[in-house]
Amino acid sequence: MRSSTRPTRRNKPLIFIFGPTASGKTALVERLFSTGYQIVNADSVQVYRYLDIGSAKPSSELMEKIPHHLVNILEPWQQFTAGMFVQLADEAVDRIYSLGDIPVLTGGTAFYFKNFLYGLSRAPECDPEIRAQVAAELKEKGAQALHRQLGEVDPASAQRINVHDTYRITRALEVYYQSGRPLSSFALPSEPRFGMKPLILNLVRDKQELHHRIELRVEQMFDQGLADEIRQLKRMKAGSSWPALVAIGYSEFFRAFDNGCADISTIKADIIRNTKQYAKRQMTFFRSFADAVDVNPDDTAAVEAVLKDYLEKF
RNA sequence: GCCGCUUUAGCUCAGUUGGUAGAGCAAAGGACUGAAAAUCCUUGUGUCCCUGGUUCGAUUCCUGGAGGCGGCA
Repeated sequence: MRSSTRPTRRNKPLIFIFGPTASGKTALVERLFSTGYQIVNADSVQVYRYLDIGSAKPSSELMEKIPHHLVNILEPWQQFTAGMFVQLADEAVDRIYSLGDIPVLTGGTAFYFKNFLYGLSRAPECDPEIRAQVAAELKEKGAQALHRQLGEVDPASAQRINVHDTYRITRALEVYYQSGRPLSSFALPSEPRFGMKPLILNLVRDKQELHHRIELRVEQMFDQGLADEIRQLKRMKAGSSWPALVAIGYSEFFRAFDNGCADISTIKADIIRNTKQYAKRQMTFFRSFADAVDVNPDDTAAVEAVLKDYLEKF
């Protein structure tokens, strides 16, 4: 069992910093941490090289000041996954402990935090060949038929997954084809791994204010040369099929290219709208983290107090 | 100035052979078993431009007016 080969983390400090896009995670990290801390990126887009401006990657100055892990580790045509995140984050956290430092997981991908804390189910990971096969089947027979098919081999999952949710139907069928077992038979862990008891900080902002910050940030991205970044990606023969480019701030451009019409003000408005919708989804997801401490990201002193209180236990 | 088309949910538009209306997008809320910045679910009371008329009843038909678009001048 993997958990037995990993040392306990019961008595080690661990910090999670979560907040929706543009809530001010990076700025808070900059104010709060220096020597003795190392950052582990928990953002599904910042792992990619070349996606700097659109993903609001931390500046190279900040990354020189505090070591950052899991940033710029993948090419934009490669697929990153929650499984890779858990594995690489585990390695990074172990390394950080071995150096006597404190790991700080920061990012906006709530799904990664969840999988890191509780662990993945033991269902097999994605096999691209089988996924392609299911995708072909989906195209041929339609979502209804595949959902019915899933109902025969895995009634529990079919009940849980909506008929139109082809993303999850595909995954569930793929697990069945690969393992011969229904996805629902792989139990979902409900306790944190390795005795982890992280301090979970949830950056909360008033919605109006967050929306305003999102608008400002998107304007800033354009000012900083988002269009140039896109141009550079195009020079690399990037297209909408590259996994990294489903990201907000990129997909809008490549979709426009696919449609043959790229009106910059429409693209900008789309990016702002999509970012707001994403922020909402992030907050909804994160509400399921029971032990999170809501903090005001502008109130550094208050956050420091919470941090100090937590660290005193070690 | 004349002729034609048009005015319905925040936006783009359906529709009602006359019985007060519905899609997409937006918005709000929610879910989330190895693609998660992804994917999916739920939620629709709006002077149906105004005015008068016909009618048991008008957003729907008719008169007049206003706005928009196009054509001819």
